Amino acid sequence: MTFSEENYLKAIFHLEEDFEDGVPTNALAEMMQTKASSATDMVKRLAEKKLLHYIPYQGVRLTENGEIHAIQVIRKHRLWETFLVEKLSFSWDEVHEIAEQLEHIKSEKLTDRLDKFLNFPKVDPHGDLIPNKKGDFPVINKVRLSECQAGDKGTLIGVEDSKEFLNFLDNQQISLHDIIEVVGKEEFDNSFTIEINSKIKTVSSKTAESLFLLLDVGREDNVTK
Amino acid sequence: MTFSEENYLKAIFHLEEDFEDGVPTNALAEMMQTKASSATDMVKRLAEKKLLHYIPYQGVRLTENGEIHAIQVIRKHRLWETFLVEKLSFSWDEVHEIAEQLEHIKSEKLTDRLDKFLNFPKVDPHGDLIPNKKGDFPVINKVRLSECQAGDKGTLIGVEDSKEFLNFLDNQQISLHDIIEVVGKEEFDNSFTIEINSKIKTVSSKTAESLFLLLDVGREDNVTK
DNA sequence: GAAGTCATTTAATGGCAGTTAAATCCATTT
DNA sequence: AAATGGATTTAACTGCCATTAAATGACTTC
Repeated sequence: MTFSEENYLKAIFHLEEDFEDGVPTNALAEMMQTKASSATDMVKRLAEKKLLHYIPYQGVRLTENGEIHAIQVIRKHRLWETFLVEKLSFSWDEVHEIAEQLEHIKSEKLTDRLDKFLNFPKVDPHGDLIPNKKGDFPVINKVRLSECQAGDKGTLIGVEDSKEFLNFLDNQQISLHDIIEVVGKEEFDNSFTIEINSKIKTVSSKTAESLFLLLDVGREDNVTK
Repeated sequence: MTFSEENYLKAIFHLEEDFEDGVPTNALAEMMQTKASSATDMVKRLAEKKLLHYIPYQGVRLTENGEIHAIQVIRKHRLWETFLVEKLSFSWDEVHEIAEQLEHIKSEKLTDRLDKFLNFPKVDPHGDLIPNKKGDFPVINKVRLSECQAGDKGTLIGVEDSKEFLNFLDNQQISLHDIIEVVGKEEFDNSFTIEINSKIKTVSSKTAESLFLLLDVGREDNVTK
């Protein structure tokens, strides 16, 4: 499996969320930053390898096998991102590009060892779910701060990505894994008052929408497809 | 720079030790596990990119620039090997193949961060020297145990690679970074008596030739090309 | 110095992944 | 039912990296 093939599988996997009855060539080409003709070509190759179903003019759909491959690439991507942030002190906005390369390293043992080294994380630094070895995505209580009620308490597990926002968080001394308790919500402007690191802070509605919390209550350790 | 180009540069760098006045196409092809014609082709491409000097029928020689690239690939390879052994508990014989992939990841920042994370190691798990960011190889007192005298004391920094030998070391409870003091040498069969982990052991001449020590005495912290 | 041998290069070809340009399909409009 | 327009596919070509087969160069040997 080439890098390019893996990248197409990953793209199709993500696009299937939006295109439930077949991912169109054009959408695929756009996501891959290439031309529709290139996408058609690749899709034919992947179809021959039984990694996806392809009916001309009707888009593509991953096969069971294709999905397994796609999920494993996503797993590796998210584990490496976690590694880069947690162990090598990268900031959240720097890791994507590097993880795009690392996700193609072929060694199941490496992936598993990395997973263990990181203590089997369930979410990456962007708050995206990390599938386990079997390909199951964890079920966790992940919500945007903006959706919380007064009294809710949780851990900051992810943020919306943008250099400006990350900079802002840095200035505000808000970091990944900080424990946040919702003190109150201001109905007037949807701003939130939170307690974080034993300090009381107020964050705007826009900020609240960009922070992902893992809620403490009702936590389940189940996983599902 | 493609993976393949980087691999050729690395191979040429290593071969220049043996072929000081030009690396022959055939030697290069053999190291790359490919055909001479493929090597010629690649060599032409690399010559066009000014990474090496190529005179038909007279072999190749890296340019300054080519050498810099080759050394950086070697640096990454050895840092990743160190990471795999020290952090992910891989054994010495498993890491080469994975490092062959990781060495091509493009991010200077990643390499530097990894270096720091590993505490700027000077040797990899095989005892090979790790060049620094500038491309200088460290100067250290690295010797085979077989070349030591009674009274010498040092740290086990590398071993000759083979599954059998690594297995043997495991059984003998000899590990990387163990401190070894030479108690005596038996002239009869060139076996060595050593103190390791507060225990006295005798190792055969063959074993002594396969263990690399970093001697404690006369250590220099200089680096050189 | 001609012949032979080995190393090396050139030429032709194939797979992968992209491009542009032309052709084709599908759905809608008239 | 024909025409139009957008999405999609096909065709022809390029670069990278390998292959095999043929040609050529360099050196030894007689």
